[in-house]
Order: sequence, then C-alpha cells, then structure tokens
Amino acid sequence: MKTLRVPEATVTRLSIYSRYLERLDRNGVTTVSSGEIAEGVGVSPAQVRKDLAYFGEFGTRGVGYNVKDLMRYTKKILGLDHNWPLILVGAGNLGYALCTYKGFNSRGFKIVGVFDNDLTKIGKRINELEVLPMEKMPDVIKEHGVKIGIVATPNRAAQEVATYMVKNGIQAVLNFAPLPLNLPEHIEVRNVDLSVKLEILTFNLGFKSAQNV
Amino acid sequence: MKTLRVPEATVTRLSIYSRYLERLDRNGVTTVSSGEIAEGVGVSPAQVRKDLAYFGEFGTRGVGYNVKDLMRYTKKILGLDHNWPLILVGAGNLGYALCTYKGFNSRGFKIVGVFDNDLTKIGKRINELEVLPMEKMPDVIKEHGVKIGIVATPNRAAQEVATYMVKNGIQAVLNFAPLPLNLPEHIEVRNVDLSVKLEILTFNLGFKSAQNV
DNA sequence: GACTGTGAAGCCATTCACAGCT
DNA sequence: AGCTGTGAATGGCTTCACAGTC
Repeated sequence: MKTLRVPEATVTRLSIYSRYLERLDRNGVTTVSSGEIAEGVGVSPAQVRKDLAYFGEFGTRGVGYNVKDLMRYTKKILGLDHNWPLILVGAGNLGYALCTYKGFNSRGFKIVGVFDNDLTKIGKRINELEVLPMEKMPDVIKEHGVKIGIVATPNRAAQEVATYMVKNGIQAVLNFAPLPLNLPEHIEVRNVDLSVKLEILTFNLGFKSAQNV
Repeated sequence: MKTLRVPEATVTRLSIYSRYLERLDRNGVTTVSSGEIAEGVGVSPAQVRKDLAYFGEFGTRGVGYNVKDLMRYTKKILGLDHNWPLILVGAGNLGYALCTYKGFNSRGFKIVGVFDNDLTKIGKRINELEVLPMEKMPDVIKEHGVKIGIVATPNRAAQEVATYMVKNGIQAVLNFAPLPLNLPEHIEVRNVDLSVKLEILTFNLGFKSAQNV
C-alpha cells in the first residue's frame, strides 16, 4: 500500500461515500459501480476511483465493488472500525443539539461527557448525561480515553476551553466557534462554521441577480 | 472590476476575513495589513491579497487596508449589505439551536418562519416564532420575500422538504441532512455535514498513530 | 461488454517575487 | 521603507483515456 499524502478533499469524499454505501447496504444492494456511487453523491466516476485508489484496490474489473466490503474498508480507513468517545463543552442549544444528534451515534461517535461553567446548566441532564463542571473533565478524559473534544461554547470562551482540553490530553478538536483556535501544531483542529455556507449562498444569489441586469 | 469566476475557496475565506475585520473594528483597530489578516485567520498574506484582488483594489500601498472600509466592502461583496430572511424546516433540537444561533443574526440573517409536520411540535414557540405546519410556508415565503431555506429535518424527510421549498420559490438551500439533495440546476445548494469533519479527525488520528509504529 | 485502476494531461488554486505606490 | 497588486511559476487536484481484468 502506497501511502502518499492523501488530499483532505479525498478524505471528505470518502466519508460521504462511506455513508452512501451504508445506505445502499441497508437497502439490500450488494454490488455498485464507481459510476453509481458518483451519481449518488454528486461527483465524477473517475474521482471515486481515484479516491479509492489512494488506499488500495477494492473493486473487480468488469463488475464493480462489493457494497458490504467497500463499506467496511471505507469505515476502517476513516478509523471507524471502533467507537470514539467524545467530550463536548458548552451545554447551550447547539451543544444540546449535538448531544442528541443521531448522525454521530450511527457512525460510532459517543459523547461521554458534557461540560459547562454556567452554574445554571451544571447538573442538568441531556439524555443520560449530566452536565458537569469543567473541573471534572480530566477524570472523564482519562476514564474513557477520550481523544476528541467538541467546542460548542460562545466565542469568548472557545480559546480558553480548547486550551484546557489540550492541557488535559485531548488530541483533536472540532470547533463550532467561528474564530480560529490557537493550539499546538500537533493538535488536529477542524472548524464547522455555520454561517460561512450561508454567506456562500448569499454571494452566489447576489452574483446571479447581477448577471440578470 | 474584472469579474472572472471566483473560486469558492476564495468566497469562503472572504467570509472569514469579513468576520475577522468586524472583530478588529470592534476592538478599535483602524488599519490592517494583509500579513496581519493572514496571521489572524491562518492563511498566507499573498492569499489574502489575491482573494481581495478578485473584487477590486481596497488597500493603500505602503500602508495596508482601512479596517472599517474593508469590512464594509467584504460584507457588500458577500451580499450582506442588507438583511436576509430565512425559513427553516425541522423543529427538532438542531432546528432549535439554529433558530437561536447568535452568529446568524449578527451577520444579517433572520429566521422568519419555522416549519414542521410533527403535530406535537406545531404551535410550540422558539423565541418569538411559532412553529407552523408546512402548508403555511408559501405565505411566509411570499410575505417576507424569502430566498433561502434551511433543511434541518431527519434524513428521510429532507428531499421532500427541499423539493417543496423550491416549488414555493426558494432559490438557495442550506442542507444539514447528510445526503445529497436532488434539486434543479439553478438552485444553489450547500451542505453542512456535522460528522464529516469528525471523520477527518479520526482519519488523521489513525494516520498519526500508524506512523508511530 | 463492462468496469476498474492508473499514467498523462489539463486545469485550477496557491505561492513567489517584484514592480508600483505612498 | 513598507505594503499592495499582479504576472509568472509552482504545486496539487481532477479529468481523460485507455490498458488490464473479469
């Protein structure tokens, strides 16, 4: 297996293929071609094959891919062959929504600790979890071997929270605060910015109406 | 002003620059260089200048950019020189979080209608809004001139909801369901996939630990 | 005949490096 | 001297096109 640097765009698409394959599998489909995957997720067939080729040869020429196998391979590649415990900081509405989001569970993510520094929120329950004060974070991280933390706090708290997470052993951060986090090189950080995509839409709408003049 | 095709990556960064400039402005900063913006948002200075160059010449050589002016320009370019009414379908936890998300308001987005087909949710209040049945959507769209719709429903409902939105005049869709929507060419669609970025993190964590062997 | 896997080509985005202003 | 604006160079991702396999 050649392990060149894999483009992040490829990993993103792999995640999408993987979920599409799960859907096919649930629907009882056993074999699929790169063209069908492409059609299903909105990319080109060559793109699908090229993406998969970074990781090996999974198909059969003249036939296509075995859905169940390819689903397992893609999950394995993404590191989803086991469960991932997560912690989340920020028990506001967004934090609550993320805790109850089914899409995480179905991919093997499980939030095992929710934290806040707001006394009115500490002690509340979200599903079977109790919102804990920040001081309890180190224990929860150790107990479950948590590597990934989610930041769902107001902007002003985000940096401090992320720093605290890292100090206690968190290795990767998913940040919902729309500002860049300043963390050590070796920490993996990805941002989910809820309004950027809206602004792409408004940009494109504006551009279109300009063309109609 | 040359209006070549603008890369989507440039629009994404423009949105980020724009918010960073708002922050600088609030902090009383009046002038900023491409290097400082770059530092603040985590890209290269040349990238910042190149991105801005798609839209005009906003700086002064030897000096930099006027923060307030550049902030206004970027907002204008993104179409944020006026407010945008939005509708949202899906009054679950995610929908609730989005309705109460401050980051939208501060950029001129305002949710003016929330819809659901679940009778237990219809009539509930989210802030000053009442959750309405789907049939009310056409009126709300017309009344407020809504162009953008947010899909925050369970997966199984997403396609139908999006189609219904478009049939009633919606021109752009922000989709939180992790599946591709099938809509007419001329409709702008962007997806926010909450678990893809988590899977990029798990991929990278797995890759790192593999290197330690 | 159908479909994968892949080198080569094409294309697009980013970075470089410097001319042009202030 | 300092910083922008930009053509040229680079680098990287995507598409093409076809050999290889079933």
